[in-house]
Amino acid sequence: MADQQRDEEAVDRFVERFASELVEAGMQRMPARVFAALLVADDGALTSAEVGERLKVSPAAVSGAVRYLAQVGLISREREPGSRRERYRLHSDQWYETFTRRDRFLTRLESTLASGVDAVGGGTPAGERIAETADFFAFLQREWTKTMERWRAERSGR
Amino acid sequence: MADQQRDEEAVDRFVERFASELVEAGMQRMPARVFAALLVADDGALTSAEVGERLKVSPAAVSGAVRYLAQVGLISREREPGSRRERYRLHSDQWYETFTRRDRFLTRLESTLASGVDAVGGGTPAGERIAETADFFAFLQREWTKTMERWRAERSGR
DNA sequence: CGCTGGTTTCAGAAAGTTGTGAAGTTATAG
DNA sequence: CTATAACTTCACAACTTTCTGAAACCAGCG
Repeated sequence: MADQQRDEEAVDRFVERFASELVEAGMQRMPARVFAALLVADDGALTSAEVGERLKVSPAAVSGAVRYLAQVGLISREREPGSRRERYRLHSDQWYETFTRRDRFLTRLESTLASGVDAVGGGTPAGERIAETADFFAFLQREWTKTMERWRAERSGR
Repeated sequence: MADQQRDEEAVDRFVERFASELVEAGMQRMPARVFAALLVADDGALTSAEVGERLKVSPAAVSGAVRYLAQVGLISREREPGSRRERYRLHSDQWYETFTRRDRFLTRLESTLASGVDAVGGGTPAGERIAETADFFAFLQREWTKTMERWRAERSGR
């Protein structure tokens, strides 16, 4: 546990590796990298210039990435008082709640699957296969709420 | 519930819409479309030519897609006896179990996060933030097993 | 054994994605 | 109000991904 001094090279490696995994999970590359950069900042916030410097990218790229991140609620943007500089901050330490939130996606999936059952016919083998899939994702959505409740309980009990 | 007759146009719409949602969830487009095509086939299986015709794509594209789908265990390939034609079949009606399986991914993520804690230092704010994230994903992995058990129980009890 | 229907491989064309530089906009300081 | 620091937008270039056609391969049949 080398916690006396940050090894910035190791931090960079972590940033890139973690970003790749977010990409694999569906995030675009630049937002993922910016997000990872904020995650390793000690107070969870950086200015645009600091992000650009750490990642070696242009202001334009930072601008696009933070717009996306703010939109999905992973960061918030603050104005530094007495300056026209902005800081981008992890929206909360429970960012993973946002990240793993799949409500809207699951809802849409269910409605698509319902239309699929209609299209192939409810009584057919294909219809039943699709209906079961819909049931599964509905179940998943219900379970997710409970899982998050359990997490909060476990977490506060430490 | 129009289940007297398949409306092939509506089926096609479903196939494309469902495939798009799989893409959004991280699957490549062509495998997603092929998979969706199998899902709406009454016996859950099609020949290469049938897939190509429904999706209007070349044999080469089908070949690449089924290779991928077989590799991740979503379909199996069968040889039609007395023919050199192959059929591709949904590996099981519980395909969603494979699809939602995230074990390997979560494990890798945890190890990345552990290296991140090391890089920034365990006692620092960033270190604690990253460690909490790692805890969360570890929790998620444990919960997932239980969720799937509950699903099987609920499902068999119908 | 060679012919043929079917699948696979591969190089390249087409499409899509991403990040940059440069111009444009906005807001604060003076 | 004007000057200017900082962010944003946009057209384009670089890169990546994806699909196709053509050729190669393979297995069963005659």
